[in-house]
Amino acid sequence: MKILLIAEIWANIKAKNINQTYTYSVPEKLNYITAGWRVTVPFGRQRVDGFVLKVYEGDPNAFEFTLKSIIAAIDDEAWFTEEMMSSAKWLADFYLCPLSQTMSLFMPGNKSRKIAAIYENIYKLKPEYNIDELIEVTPKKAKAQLRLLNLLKSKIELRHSELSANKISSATIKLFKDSGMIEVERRRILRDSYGGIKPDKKNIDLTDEQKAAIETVSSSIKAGENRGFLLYGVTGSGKTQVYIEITKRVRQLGRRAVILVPEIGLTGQIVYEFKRHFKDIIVLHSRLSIDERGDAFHKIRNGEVGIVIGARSALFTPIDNVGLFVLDEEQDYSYKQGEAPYYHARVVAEQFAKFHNAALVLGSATPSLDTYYRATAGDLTMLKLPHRVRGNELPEVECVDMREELKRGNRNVLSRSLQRLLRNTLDNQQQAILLLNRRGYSTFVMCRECGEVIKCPDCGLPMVYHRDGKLRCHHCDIEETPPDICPKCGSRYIKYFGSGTQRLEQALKIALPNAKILRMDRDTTGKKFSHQQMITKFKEHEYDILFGTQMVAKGHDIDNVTAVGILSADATLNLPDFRASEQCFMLITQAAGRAGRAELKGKVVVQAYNPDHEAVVFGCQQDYDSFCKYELPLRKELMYPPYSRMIKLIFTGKDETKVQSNAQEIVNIFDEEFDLGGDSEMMGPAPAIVAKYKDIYRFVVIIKTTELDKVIDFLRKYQLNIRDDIIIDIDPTTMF
DNA sequence: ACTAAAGAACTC
DNA sequence: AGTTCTTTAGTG
Repeated sequence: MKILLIAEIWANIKAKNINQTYTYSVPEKLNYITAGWRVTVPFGRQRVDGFVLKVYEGDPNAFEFTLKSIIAAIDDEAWFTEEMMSSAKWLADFYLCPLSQTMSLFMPGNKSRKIAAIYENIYKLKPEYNIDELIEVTPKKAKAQLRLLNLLKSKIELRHSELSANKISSATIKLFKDSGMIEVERRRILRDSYGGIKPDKKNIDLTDEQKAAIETVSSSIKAGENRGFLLYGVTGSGKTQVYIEITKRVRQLGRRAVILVPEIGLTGQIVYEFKRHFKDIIVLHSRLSIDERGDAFHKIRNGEVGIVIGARSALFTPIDNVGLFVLDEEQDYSYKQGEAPYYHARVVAEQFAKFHNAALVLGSATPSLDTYYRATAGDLTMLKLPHRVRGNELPEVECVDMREELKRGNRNVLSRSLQRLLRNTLDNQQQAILLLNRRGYSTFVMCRECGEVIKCPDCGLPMVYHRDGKLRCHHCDIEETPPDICPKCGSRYIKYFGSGTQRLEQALKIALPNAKILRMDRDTTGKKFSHQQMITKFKEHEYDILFGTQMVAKGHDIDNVTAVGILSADATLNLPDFRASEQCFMLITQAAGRAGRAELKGKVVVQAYNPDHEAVVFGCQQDYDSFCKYELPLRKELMYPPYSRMIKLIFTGKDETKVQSNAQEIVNIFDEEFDLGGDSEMMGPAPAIVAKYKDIYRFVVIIKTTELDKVIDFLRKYQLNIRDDIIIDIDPTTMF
């Protein structure tokens, strides 16, 4: 019997049906590898990269198959720490996806590739030489040598990149090196694209409310508790200062912090603020190259980093001993990953906080109903900052009934109120932001006269307009032809809502011919940094009006913006989604938060077709608590989150009837198994909103449950997690 | 009876 | 994922 090193390896392949490790022998030249190393292995007829999960001593001949040997190691050290691997394991179990997929979250780029490190030579005078003596004995005409010696006198280490600035050639260096006077060290350089900002601010004036919040969280961390907090603070109440102060306390305790922001490009401000207070901070964002990201990982792994700040991917680094996780703007949907694994950063952060025994701080002016409910239920500790730091008032909000506008003969997309507001704003040399709610825009049919939306005769949910000209209900699979006249009032002004950006641009040009207007949406911000450039230009008042979709509503502070307009603020209400009201409310309150940030008082015009809807009314009043009081009972009655967890299954395939019957089959089995209690419910199958895409049909099944673990077990029991024709989305953000 | 195409199985 | 083995559909 021959005892050799044997490794259990997970092949880094996306396929769902590989859910096991494969056993390889470790060649003598790789006897140093341990769990966590990335390696290349032969796999079938191909070469793939894989992750070493375990190394142990054993007899390679004791297997019923002949072991293949690991080909090579990818990095110079283990890529994954124990913590990264156990976290990835949890993620794969919870989100029902292959381990390779969740381990890849912890890598820059999801193919294993050695990070291209940059090195630089560092020159040092050997200790046995005396610098002053050397200068004495060096001839006066050896100018370059003297320059070099003087440099070495003032600084002990000389970096290669400093040579040219001091007019020292490599020949001079070589001379010193060859004579044995200096020693050369090759040192890795770690890139840091945010390195320009230096810490400059030490103290912040804090309000009593801020102090209380800081005290509560930091004493919890000090006590070694794993507690969650909701920092519920109105716009401008100084949440960032609270994060910074708590982070300082965490660092004083020798622990680290992970700060998450929704989209780094849109929230540069908070990064900047943190940079001004901390030195050992690393910023991770999507614009970093893979190698830059690799350098960041290297720094974190070496313990050089105390604070990681970034978008949701910043959760997946080698950081250890974390005492604090912060999610700023926790309600933001960009925390949800739009592709597999469909994780939600809030859910993951909460779990990671458990692993680290750390505090979790969720910050928002308008928390998600989920978080708010949990805070009122005592699951999270509520910390309130109800006052603005600078004491300025919230903006005045006017709601315009667009049905009335039409009755009075105004068919323009801009109401007269909004036109008036824009004109006044421009006259006062101030600026405006216009938000066009395109989401769900062209998917429903509405009467412009009375606001009636065509609904399903069976279930009453709004019918969805498809490209083939038919209306379909996504819950009952009923199909209809859109009517020519409104079924309620008989009006002919029945409209398919089309893309409105260009129409808005046109209307603006006519209404305000002298205004300089800037359009911003996904189409115009494709280029690198173009979004930031647009904001900068607008900030410098090169434009009067900034208009576009969703993204203009996200937190940039521009003091000169005093007017905000929201066009068809309630379009989302017509989506067949339980979160429709919440989205409408959030849109209004957040957009309103953009107006009047400094001394100037802001004004907001909200255009709506359902101005009496609670989401619109409370949104205009910026009354979050009343909105929750209205919305939560509705959720409870229908067993929607936060009173349940939701799972979305998307069945896909080329054969429409087969896809549907596959889905139906699962629904039937589910109904049988969960027959006993009313704690879990399955809805569907219904055609997805994009029911057919590239010849692939898609059907959606929605599960609501109060026993998430049981449902996850069910999905695993029937092996839905390893089927290639099913997408599993836990805690989805939309229902279609 | 043959061939191309779609589907299933397999990778240490 | 990518390769190979197996089954099925299509053809005159």
